Formats: sequence, C-alpha cells, structure tokens
Amino acid sequence: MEMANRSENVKRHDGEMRTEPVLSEPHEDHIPLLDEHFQMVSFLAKSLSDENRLRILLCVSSGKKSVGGIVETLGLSQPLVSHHLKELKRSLLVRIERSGPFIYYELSDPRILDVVDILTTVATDLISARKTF
Amino acid sequence: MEMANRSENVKRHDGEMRTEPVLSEPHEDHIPLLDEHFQMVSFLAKSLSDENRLRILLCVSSGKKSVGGIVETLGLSQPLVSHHLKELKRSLLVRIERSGPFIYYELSDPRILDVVDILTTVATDLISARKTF
DNA sequence: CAAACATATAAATGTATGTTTATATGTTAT
DNA sequence: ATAACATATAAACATACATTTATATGTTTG
Repeated sequence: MEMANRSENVKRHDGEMRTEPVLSEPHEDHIPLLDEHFQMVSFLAKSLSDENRLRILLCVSSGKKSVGGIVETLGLSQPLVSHHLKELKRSLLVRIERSGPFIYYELSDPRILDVVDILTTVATDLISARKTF
Repeated sequence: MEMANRSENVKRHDGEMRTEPVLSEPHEDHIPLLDEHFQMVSFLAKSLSDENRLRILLCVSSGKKSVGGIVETLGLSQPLVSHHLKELKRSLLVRIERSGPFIYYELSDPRILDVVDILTTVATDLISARKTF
C-alpha cells in the first residue's frame, strides 16, 4: 500500500464506507498526556468550574484569609463558603492553617492564577471574535 | 484611629467579637478580575471539567477531526461524542467545518493547551508535595 | 462552667449533567 | 429514489452538585 496520499479507511461491518482525507497542522510542543493526567486535569478544572468557588479561591489568593473574612468579602453564606472550601481542600488547591478559633485558608499554588488569567483572555478573545461574524 | 497595626473589626449584632490580625504577602501581578470574568472563566473551566470532554478536546487539538474519527480514536459512543462536541461548540472552544457528510471539529484556541499543561504540572506537584508529609 | 463566637457538618432539596438507547436529519452513491 | 453512511437530536435515567436551613463541634473569655 502506498503512503503518498494517506487516507483513513474505517472498517464497517456492512457494505461500503466513505473515504476521509487526513491532514495535520500541529501546534507548539506540549506535555504528552497520559490517562491519569486527564483525570487530574479535569478534577482541577472542576474546582474552578463554579463561580462562587472560583471567587473564594481568588479571595484567598492574596494571602491567608479566615472563613469569616471570606464570607464578609464575598457576601456568601458561611455554610456555603465552608462547603466550597472543603472541596478546594479536597483538590489540594488551598493550604490550611489554624490559629485560635480562626481557620485560615490560602491558595496553595499561584500558578492557578496563571490559569485563570489565560482563561480570562481566551474567553474575552473568543467572544469578541464571535461578534466579528 | 491609628493605621500602624491594622486589624479588622467585624461588627456583630450581639455582644463582643474576636479580633483577627491582617497580613498580606502578594503574588505576581495578574489581571484584575471583574464580575463578568468569573462567569466566563468558570464556564470555560466547566468545559474542561469532564474527563471525556477533555479527551475529545485534546483529540481535536492537533488538527481537524471528524466525529467518526474521534469516536474511533477514543472508543466512546457516537452520541456521547456528538453531545460533548455540542457543549464544546457552545463554549466556543471548537471550530467547525463541514465537508460532504463529514463534520470536522478543531480546537479553536491553542492557549487551552497551555492551561492543560499548567494544570497537569500543578496537579502532579500538589500530589507529590502531599506525599512528602 | 456558661455565654458568645468561629467554623464544620448533616439533612433536605432542586437542578444540572453525563450517559445510554433509540430515532431523526442530512449526504453521497448507485 | 433507495440504500448506506455520517452526524445530530430526543427521551429517559441516574447521579452529581450547589444551596439553604438547621445543628453540632470547638475555642475563647468572663
């Protein structure tokens, strides 16, 4: 079989099949993704996928903050904030520190802010590009 | 009132209150986040928050791919793939192109790959840091 | 110890979402 | 037009999840 003009032939149990051309125009180099990585990434992304949880995460990105501080800053209910903090703890995105009756939470990895930045600009660009048409 | 040693005094409707010290140790500079940004970011993050959907997105990150191609590559059902592609379209993360009976999908913004890269390394680091203790 | 505060947890609930099964729409070739 | 293929859509379902209300746990102060 010739390799000159490659094409994928998908075997089907019945009758004929259509021929589909194959091109590729690669992007920059990126980390080769293993199966476990998809789990991890989607799990972290899920932590960022709720608006309130994201607000909370960014609220503790500038340094330690108590639960009450977060509650007051964001105007969310205390149990809701606690619940989301528990999730953020589960995903290891926050560092926890106890001091007296107060419990302080803090963003554990600043690179999350880079992610948020990129997503913000991408979203902005996608939306404005959409309006162009 | 003195500014020397700042402290937050949270007013409560009843009795006394506790005093909580205020420190801050800022990170690098980042985009100032407006209210609308949280919506957009969390929305995009939600698109990355499902393992199969993420697989699909990365599957079309190396160039146009037909639905059937994705189905075969990932071993997912065709309706499931179509459903996730619809979501990815809704979030503007894929570009669509029709050619005959085939419909080709492609990642619309390569910066999403940067996000995935960062999340991968962050996740790896967080997990390995966790094992240290 | 009792009262007041800080935070966590539990129960309950409505809603969103991922997946499957089945069917419809649309396209190409005979 | 009919058959075969590619993809989309709809229905149905189970599960996950965000939120509220209510209560428990733990800490400090008087």
